[in-house]
Amino acid sequence: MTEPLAPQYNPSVIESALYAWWQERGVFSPDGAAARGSAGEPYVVMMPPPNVTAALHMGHGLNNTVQDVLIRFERMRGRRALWLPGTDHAGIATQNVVERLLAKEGLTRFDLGREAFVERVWAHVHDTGAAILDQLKAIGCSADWSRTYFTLDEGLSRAVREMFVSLYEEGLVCRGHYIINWCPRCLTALSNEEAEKAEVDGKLWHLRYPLADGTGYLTVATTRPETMVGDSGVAVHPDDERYRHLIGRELRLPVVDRLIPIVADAAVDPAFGSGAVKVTPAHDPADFEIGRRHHLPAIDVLTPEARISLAAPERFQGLDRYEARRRVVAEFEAAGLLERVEDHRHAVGHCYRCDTVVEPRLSDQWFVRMEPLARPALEAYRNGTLRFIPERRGDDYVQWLEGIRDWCISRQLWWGHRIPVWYCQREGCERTSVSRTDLEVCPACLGPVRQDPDVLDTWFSSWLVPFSGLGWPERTTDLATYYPGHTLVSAADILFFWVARMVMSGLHVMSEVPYTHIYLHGTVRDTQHRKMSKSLGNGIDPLEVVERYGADALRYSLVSGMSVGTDVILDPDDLEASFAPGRNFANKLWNAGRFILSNLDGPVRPLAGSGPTVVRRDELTLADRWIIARCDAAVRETTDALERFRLNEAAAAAYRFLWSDLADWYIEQIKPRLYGDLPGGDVARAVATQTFDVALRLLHPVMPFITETLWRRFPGRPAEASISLSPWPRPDARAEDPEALAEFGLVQEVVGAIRGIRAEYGVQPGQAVRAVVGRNGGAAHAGLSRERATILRLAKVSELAFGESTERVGGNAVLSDGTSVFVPLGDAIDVGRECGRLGSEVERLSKLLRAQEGKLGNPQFVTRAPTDVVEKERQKLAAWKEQCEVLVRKRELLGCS
RNA sequence: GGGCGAAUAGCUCAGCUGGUUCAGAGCGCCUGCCUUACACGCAGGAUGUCGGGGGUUCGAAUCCCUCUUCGCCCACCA
Repeated sequence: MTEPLAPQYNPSVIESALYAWWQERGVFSPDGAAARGSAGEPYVVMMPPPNVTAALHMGHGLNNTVQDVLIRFERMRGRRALWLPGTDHAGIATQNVVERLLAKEGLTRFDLGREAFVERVWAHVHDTGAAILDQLKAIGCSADWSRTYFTLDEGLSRAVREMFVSLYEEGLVCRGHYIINWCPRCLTALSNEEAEKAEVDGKLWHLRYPLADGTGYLTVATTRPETMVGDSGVAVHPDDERYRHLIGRELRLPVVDRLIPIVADAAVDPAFGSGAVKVTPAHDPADFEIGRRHHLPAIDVLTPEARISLAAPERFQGLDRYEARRRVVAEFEAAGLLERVEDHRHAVGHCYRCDTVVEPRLSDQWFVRMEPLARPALEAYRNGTLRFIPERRGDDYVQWLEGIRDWCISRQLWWGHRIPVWYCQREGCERTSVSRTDLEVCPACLGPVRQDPDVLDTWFSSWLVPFSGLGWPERTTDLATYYPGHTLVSAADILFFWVARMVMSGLHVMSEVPYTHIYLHGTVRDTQHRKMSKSLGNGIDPLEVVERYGADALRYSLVSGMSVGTDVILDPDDLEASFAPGRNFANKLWNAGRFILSNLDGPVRPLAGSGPTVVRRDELTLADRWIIARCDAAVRETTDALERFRLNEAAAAAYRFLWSDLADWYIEQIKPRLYGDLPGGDVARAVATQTFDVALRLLHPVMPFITETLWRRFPGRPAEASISLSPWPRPDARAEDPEALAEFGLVQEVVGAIRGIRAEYGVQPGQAVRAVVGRNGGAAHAGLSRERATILRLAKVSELAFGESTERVGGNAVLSDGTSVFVPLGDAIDVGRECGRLGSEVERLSKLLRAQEGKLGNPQFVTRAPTDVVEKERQKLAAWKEQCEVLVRKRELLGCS
């Protein structure tokens, strides 16, 4: 712990060992906090459980960095912070992964059979070993890994079954025969949310259906001509004058040569297409409803793979849906029944896991009746219990809940929670039993039973995690302590899949919302604003960034580039551009710490408290008071920003304090004191050490590794002490010091002005200059003489005088409060150039003056604007006037023409 | 089709309740510096009709309207 620090921060040698140390120390566990006697209120964040087979991508990086910042912040504030991690069995996704592996061996899951396949998936999941959790550790996530759950483990499986059965008993889970979204590739039903609508360029075919009596035809318009082999009617609007006379008559369906009726239904929009709709009850939700109202048969003409079924004419059977589409159109055309074809852009559902176009399909599935669950969830938002950050996201939530439809939860997969329903096989009984325990026989007749072959939607297990992850349905201590939670951090893409549903289940089961704040962050995109994805190859591997720049640089870059609700843009082709700022900042922090540490020569005097060594207020220089006041401001700004979920502002406030205030000014200012050239070294060491300590703590949530490493190096730290458990800095009213801020601010301005003049006239860096500061300033002037040494040193000034300069030739500047600064340059200066410079400056000021005089000459402004604003503007005018006069005088002195 | 958001320096973005953080930061660019914490650094500098137009106001990057351009969410007009 005492070996010298390298001049460059090297994250790789520090991070993994430090992480292991945190874990050993149990700093991530809220139980540890309780054991240490920290009886703070719990603060709970539910981690969106990554898929077991997933690899970490930038989306995870962003999402988990945000959560870690919040949890570390609250942990330091003394809350019993629990970040509950887990993994999701991810039904379709994981099954797809293993099926692809099997395909490489030339096998399908059907070759293995259900039991062997499920074993194979378990083996795969075991092999991948939830590697993503280790990857989250690599970026510093401080989740309580001792509580990690898996949505398919025993406890959560019991929770899933309890939920299913009790909802069934309440009549909220039921089996139904409806049109659902079917993925012909995954061979399963999907929920509405899992069928992602995407606009596609399609066609609208206008097909003629001849009247049965041969007296003409009726034209229908369709985007899916192949489904016509399943038509069982044609519908028109009851008030449509064009077709009224046809209602009740029959059409001869071409291709299949079947008679179908023309019915009247108000659902038809007379303005669209031809105003007549072919009705295919088995393959369209609207048609299904129309068919039901008019008792039209539902003819299923598609197989699970979306090929034409045996219900269609033989020549179509077995054809792929798109091939069938071409053949149907061709037959209409050949028969002269194809009226026309229009281009038609419309929204089509796509499987969210494999992007295959989904097929609406009639089948028996299990559903959750959502409306009764949605009502309390809406109420929780409307009465302010549940809040969104950013606020406008609440609109999406409301819109979805208001239009909520029943949730299809059965999946024709093998990987997942088996549906706890058994069907009696005995003829005459055939009872359906929904049970918390596995059944061997029918409870009614003791006959043989068969369990429903389907599994549940993955989201049916993950919507329970705020309580199932804490032990529900058992009444555990964890459940009592950590439910309800507080903040849920998510990207918007799983708002409906997961976030909103957890609110519903939480209110229903636990009678309380699972969290009060929903923070929705943006998406990680590339410079063309495309979402980063494996298929586009525009992703950035967070682990590569960790390797090259360190976890802290990754985290800082993500957080600083992220404003509430907006996307984070990163350049996959130039990691340097995206992550170097974070790396540079870490290095700056490292070196500031290295500098302060290397200048400590013993115990550091305390700044507060009691005792003989406490630094007295009268020992503080202006610079000391200034950095203490700036430090206090940084505490306020950072804390306030974190409380408002403005992580980027928090990072910026701490960054500014560390780099612009502490490193650029304060550390530079105290060097002569530290080196013994000026007295007060012990005070400087005390102030530097203690303000730097605050900076470390303010930065710790964002940059945990480097701050911990440096923090532990400071003298007086017990071996087991961790910054993670040190208290979050508190604002201190005694540190506020507007006088010091103003006075040192003027010192900074003087230094800046002299440096500017030096640079402008090309004064050699090693060459000292003299400077004369006018006495025309205000109250802040007192600081200039008190920090004379600072000005001499930082502006490389050999002699600083106050008053009017008697010399003519040199560089001039005017400070914000009207103070003039003159740097005599003798022969070194080009008088003509200075004349020109002063001339253009006078011109600029004159323009400002004219505008300002106009403003103040406007009676409307003077009478209507608040008096303090008018007064400010008057002062501004006075200051500019004075500056202008100074410059004009200079011009005269120089003899400018 | 309905709803929402964004447009500010070459790039990525701050700018919150109209008025000294008001035109900013980081990166990039230019000039000069290996000043004993840091060249992943220091000092200085250039770059903007705050998307166009209109309005409200004493005063607009900020509020309103409108247009343009890009996003996002929702949607059973087949």
